[in-house]
Amino acid sequence: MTIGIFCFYYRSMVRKRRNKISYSTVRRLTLYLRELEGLLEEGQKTVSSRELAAAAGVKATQLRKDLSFFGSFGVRGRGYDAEDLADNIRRILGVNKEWPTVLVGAGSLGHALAGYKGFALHNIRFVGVLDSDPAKIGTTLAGLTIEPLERIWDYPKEKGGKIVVLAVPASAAQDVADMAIRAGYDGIINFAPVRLRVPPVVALYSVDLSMAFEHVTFELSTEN
Amino acid sequence: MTIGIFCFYYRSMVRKRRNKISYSTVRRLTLYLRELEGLLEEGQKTVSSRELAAAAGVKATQLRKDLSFFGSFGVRGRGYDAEDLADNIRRILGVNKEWPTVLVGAGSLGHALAGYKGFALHNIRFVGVLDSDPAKIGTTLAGLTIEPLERIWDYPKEKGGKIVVLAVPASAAQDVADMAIRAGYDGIINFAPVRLRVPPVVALYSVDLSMAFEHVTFELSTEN
DNA sequence: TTATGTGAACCGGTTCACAGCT
DNA sequence: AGCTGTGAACCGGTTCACATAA
Repeated sequence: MTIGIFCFYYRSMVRKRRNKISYSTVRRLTLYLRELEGLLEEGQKTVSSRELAAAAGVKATQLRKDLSFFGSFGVRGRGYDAEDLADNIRRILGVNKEWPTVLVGAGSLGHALAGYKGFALHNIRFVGVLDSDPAKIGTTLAGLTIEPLERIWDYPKEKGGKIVVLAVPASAAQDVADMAIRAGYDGIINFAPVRLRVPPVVALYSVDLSMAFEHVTFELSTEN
Repeated sequence: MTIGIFCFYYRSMVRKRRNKISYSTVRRLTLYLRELEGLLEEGQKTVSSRELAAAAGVKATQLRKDLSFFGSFGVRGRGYDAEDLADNIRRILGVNKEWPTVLVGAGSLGHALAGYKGFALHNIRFVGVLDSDPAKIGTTLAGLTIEPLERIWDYPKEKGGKIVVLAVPASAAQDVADMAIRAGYDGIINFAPVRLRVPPVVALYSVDLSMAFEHVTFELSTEN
C-alpha cells in the first residue's frame, strides 16, 4: 500500500519532470527547505504558504505553484504539516537518499568544503578525498586519508561514488571532469572558475565564487 | 573629450539601469568577461558575437542584446575589439575599480576565500581579516594579521572598507551583517547558509554551497 | 471562513527579423 | 557581403482569480 502510493507520486513526479521544471523552481525549493528546517527547529508544526513564502522572500502563489508541479502536499483551509512538507521537498530534491561523494583537491577550498556544516545536513557524505600533490597524500582531511588522484577510477565501483566535487585549480578542472565522466560518476560540482564542457548525461553545477563579487560591484557601481 | 564621452556612457548606463537590468544579464556579463579573458590570453585581438556567445554557451543575439543595455561596443561588419570589450564589461560590472574588502571569519572557509585566485584578478583586495575567536587574533592569513571582530567598525573610515565577506557560522551571520550595515559598508557577500534580512540600500549576494548539491541531486533523482 | 491547487492572464526576458554601418 | 544593434514577436515563468476542500 505504502509502496503503491510512493510509486504513484514517484511516477507522477517523473512524468511531470518531462515538462521541464525550471532552474528557478529548484532554487526556490532549496530555499523553502532551508526555511522549513529553521521553523522545525523552533518547534513549529504547521505552516501556511503565506508564512513560508514570506520567510523565503517569494509570493505565496509562487510557492504553491512550485509545489504543484510535484503533487499536492497541503490541506485546504489548514496549511502544510511542516515535517511532512520538508520530507516531500527532500524527496523531490533527492536529498533524502545518501550520495557518496568524492572530493578532488585538498587545498584550502577542499578543506573548507570538507568542513562545511551544511553538507552532512543534506545527506552529502564524502567517501574519499583525492589530490595530485604527493606531499598531501597520506595525510588526513575530515577523517579521511588523502589518496592519489588516480583513485578516482575506483570509487564508482568500490564505494558507489556518484558525485565528484572539483576543488582544483582552473587549469586542471576540465581534465579531472573528463576522468570523472569516463569513470562513471553521474554528477559534477565544480568550484573552479572555468566553464566545463560535459556531455548532457552528467549533471553539472558550477559555482564561481568571484561571480558573487561581480554582482555586488555591479550593484554598487550603478548608483552614484 | 574623453571625459565627455565617458560621462555620456556613464549617464546613459545609469539611466538605462533605472529600467532594471536583470539578474541573468549580469550573470552572463560575468561569463562573457571570463571567456574574453581566456581569448585575450591566447592572443586573440578581435571577436564576433557569434564566437564569444558560443564560448559562453548562449545565443549571439542574447549577447548583443545584453550589451545593448549599456551602449554599443562593436563595429558593424567587423565585430568587437577583444581588449576594448573586456574593458567595457569590467567597467559595467565595476571591477575596473578596487573594492577594499573586509573578510569576517578566519575558519576554513575564510582561508579558502583568502587564497582564492580569482579574486585578485577581479580587483577584490582584502584589506582586513577579522574573527571573534581570541585564539586566532594576531595570527596571519594571506599576509594580513587577524584582528578582533570589533575592528569592523573602523575599516569604512580608516581604509575605505566598502564590502564585507561573511565566512562565519550561520548563527552569527545576521548579527555581523547588522554591524556591517551600521558601520557603513555598501555591500555584503554572505557564505553562511541563511537568508539575511538587510535594508535595500546595501547590495547583498548570498552564496549557499549546499544549493549546488541540491541542484545536482535533483537532476539525478528524476532520471531513473 | 480559511487556505490550497490550478487554469488563465500577464509580463518580462529571449529570440527573431531586419535595419544600419563598415 | 558581413556583423552589429534593436524594435517586435514570442515564449516561459510569475501572478491572478477562483474553484475546491476542510
